[in-house]
Amino acid sequence: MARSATTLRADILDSAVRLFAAHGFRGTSLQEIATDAGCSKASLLYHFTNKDAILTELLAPVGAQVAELEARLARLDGEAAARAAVDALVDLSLRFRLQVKILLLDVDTLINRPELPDVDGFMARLTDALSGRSADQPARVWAWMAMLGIILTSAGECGVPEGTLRAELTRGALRTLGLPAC
Amino acid sequence: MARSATTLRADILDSAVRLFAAHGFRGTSLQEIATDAGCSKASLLYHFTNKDAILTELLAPVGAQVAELEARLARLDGEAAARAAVDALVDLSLRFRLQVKILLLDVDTLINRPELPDVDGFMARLTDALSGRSADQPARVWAWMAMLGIILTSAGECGVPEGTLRAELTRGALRTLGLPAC
DNA sequence: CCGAATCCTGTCCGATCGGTCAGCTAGGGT
DNA sequence: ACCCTAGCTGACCGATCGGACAGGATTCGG
Repeated sequence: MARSATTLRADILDSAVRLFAAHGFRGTSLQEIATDAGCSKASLLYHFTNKDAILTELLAPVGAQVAELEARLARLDGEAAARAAVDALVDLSLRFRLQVKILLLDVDTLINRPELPDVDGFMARLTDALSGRSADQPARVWAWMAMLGIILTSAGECGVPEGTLRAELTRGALRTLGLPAC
Repeated sequence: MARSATTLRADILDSAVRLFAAHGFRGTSLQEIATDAGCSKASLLYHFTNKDAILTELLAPVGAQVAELEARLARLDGEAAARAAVDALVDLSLRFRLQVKILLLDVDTLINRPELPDVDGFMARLTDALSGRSADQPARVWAWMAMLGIILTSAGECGVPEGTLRAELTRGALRTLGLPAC
């Protein structure tokens, strides 16, 4: 056995999310993913039944994560909720990095499972900015604004109720960014 | 002759920008573009030497437009510049709609001309929000925030000097959005 | 009425796409 | 010693990819 079994699966998922981010779903071939992960295309298709299965596995955890975040926020209020929301958002975006892009998928596209609208290159660049790889401070602020806007907009589209999450995140984000509340 | 010649070219470009927006560059086939434009793939390749040529033609006008906007802003100052910047930005985004996405391309990607990072689906949804198709007012505000962030960030990456454009647009945008300056 | 130029298409090409399958290799249990 | 199973791969499949090319159809200047 070449690798510790579970490792290759993880490597494939890692390569896939990075390549999907760079070229989009339809724009990334199984061969590219396999090469990047250091295995053959056939080996990749041994671990995943088909290309869609890779995407499905990448999408799975994020929806639950957002719902959990929303539930936690519902039990807080005011200043504490705002700070908690921002902290949770930071945690969420760092933990899932590019996977957060899933939130941008149209719901019916997800259901009907055809090709995906591609927002991945954009998300990759946002992630770069957010992780501090770009030292440009104004760029980071703008990136944060965009990131928050994306998450809030998409949360609604994914069926997450708009009430608490959006209101608290808006206030909390503005404060974090050093902007006065409005 | 089936069509008035220049019309088919325009139709092809129109189909291409819409399909690139939906599926990305690599994710859109010449056949799909041709079918959408109502002609054969061979006819498409008569009007454009290859797939890259379509993209190149779509990219051409936007860079110049941004430069012109920057030059106009350089001759203004203070309040007038801020308002003019926002107006120009609105004009720019509406006139070029999805084509604005070009600004998001990495410069070296443009030069080396391989596959493109895909931001198009995201831009399409932003455009929807900005054009008022989504009646959700908070969503529109967030969309604007993201849009401004994108344009400002990408202008820098495309070689547009950061000075005037970013500073003025930031102030003007905040005012337009009803947020206090900071 | 006649070339000549323009517009358009059917057909073919090599490469690559997503996916299948038989079979190889390496450990672990008995 | 044995075989069984999990992990992995090369070879192959039909479909589709971007692109080339010869030639049919239409329009226009002479």
